[in-house]
Amino acid sequence: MAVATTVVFVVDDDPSVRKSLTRVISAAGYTVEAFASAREFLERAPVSGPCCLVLDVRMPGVTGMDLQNTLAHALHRIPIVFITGHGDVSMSVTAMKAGAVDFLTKPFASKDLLGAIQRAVDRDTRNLGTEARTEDIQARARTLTPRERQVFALVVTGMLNKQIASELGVVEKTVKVHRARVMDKMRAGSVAELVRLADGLGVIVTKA
Amino acid sequence: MAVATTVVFVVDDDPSVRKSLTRVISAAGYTVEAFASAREFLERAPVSGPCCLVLDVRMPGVTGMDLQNTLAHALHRIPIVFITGHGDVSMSVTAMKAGAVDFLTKPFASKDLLGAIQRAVDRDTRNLGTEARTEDIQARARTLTPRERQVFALVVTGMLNKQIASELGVVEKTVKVHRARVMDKMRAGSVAELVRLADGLGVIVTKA
DNA sequence: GCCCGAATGCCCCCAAGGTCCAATAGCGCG
DNA sequence: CGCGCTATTGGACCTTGGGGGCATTCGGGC
Repeated sequence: MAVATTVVFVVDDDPSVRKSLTRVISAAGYTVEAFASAREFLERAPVSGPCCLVLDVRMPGVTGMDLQNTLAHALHRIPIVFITGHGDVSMSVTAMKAGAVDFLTKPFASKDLLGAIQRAVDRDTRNLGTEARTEDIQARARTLTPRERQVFALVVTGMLNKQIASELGVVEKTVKVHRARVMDKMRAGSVAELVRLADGLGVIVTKA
Repeated sequence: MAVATTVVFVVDDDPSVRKSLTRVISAAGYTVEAFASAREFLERAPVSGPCCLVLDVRMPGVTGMDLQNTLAHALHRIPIVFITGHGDVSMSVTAMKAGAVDFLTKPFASKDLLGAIQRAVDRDTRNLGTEARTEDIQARARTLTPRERQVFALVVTGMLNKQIASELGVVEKTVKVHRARVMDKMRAGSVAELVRLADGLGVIVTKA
């Protein structure tokens, strides 16, 4: 199931737990990187591929919940699977509301953990996909000149060239020139595609 | 804060709890309807406006979790705020994964409950909005003839009339006719709007 | 002074949309 | 069975809109 480049991070202060988690998760085909504290995890260089985080709630110093907050604040949206020995309800609810994928209390079955990890990885894969697409679109948009950007915005509104022209106080021909550049730079073959790019969808329908 | 037409449903088998919840929630400006069982709640006619459900987890017969499943299965996506006396972690996690807005354990502060209700109602309001828009678009789409639907699908792809024509095995003129009818029936003033309708967005940009 | 973004004019082509008209096929109703 | 309605198709013709090419001008910035 798991892809070779998929990394599962494990953060737990108990060495024996780290060891057993590493064994189970590795056996499922994931690459595992284990850390004894949130600090060690944060000092690690970021990964490129899909990944997820298996995190112990209760740890000395920075707790798992603290780490979740830190990551959320830093806009790192790595999916988190919490594990804990003595979880209480309000803690689990807070974690889930903050976007955790799952919250397991020990003892838990390996298959529950692996199921949660699979869901977390799937989520991250999807996120990476949409992120990459959005980033690509934004990159193209950045190559637009200010004027082209204005024309772009008005074109995806459905306005006619002449309307855009009067809106910008220029002649229709000028709009056409900018418009052509926009279509070129955004690599859109039609207004339909341009609209989808503008809406950040990137749903490029493959046509026969 | 709360709008007059906003209804908060309460389902709890304990009469005294129903009474006290009703009092607190009413005081916050919501209309409250309380039920002693899931069955009674389900027998009630559906509401039109924004609403949410405050639900006791543990009840004789159909439990709160059962009701959540039933509603999810029936595609009723009314936001749920769970309350419980003796909640356990796995129960709360299951409820949250299934989309619950919050999961409160007694005793809880009124402001926590009201905060959760507010978030639930906000969510429902948003859902209703997008639902109404989607429903509106679908209603228009239903008035399209089979052929018009085909042309519609190809137009939002960005294809030219002649390409659509050869795709459908007809002449360009025919496509133009269908296309004009599609624009008319879907009430789209431009291809850009049509694409947005097709993508189910309904983000009709108001232009100056 | 050179390069670039912006603006513009002219010419031409093709695409989109509308008008008027007409034909064919299927379906329900009296 | 014929009538009417709708869906689908098609032709001729005309107007408007989108887009490419080519040339020119102007103002900044390096």
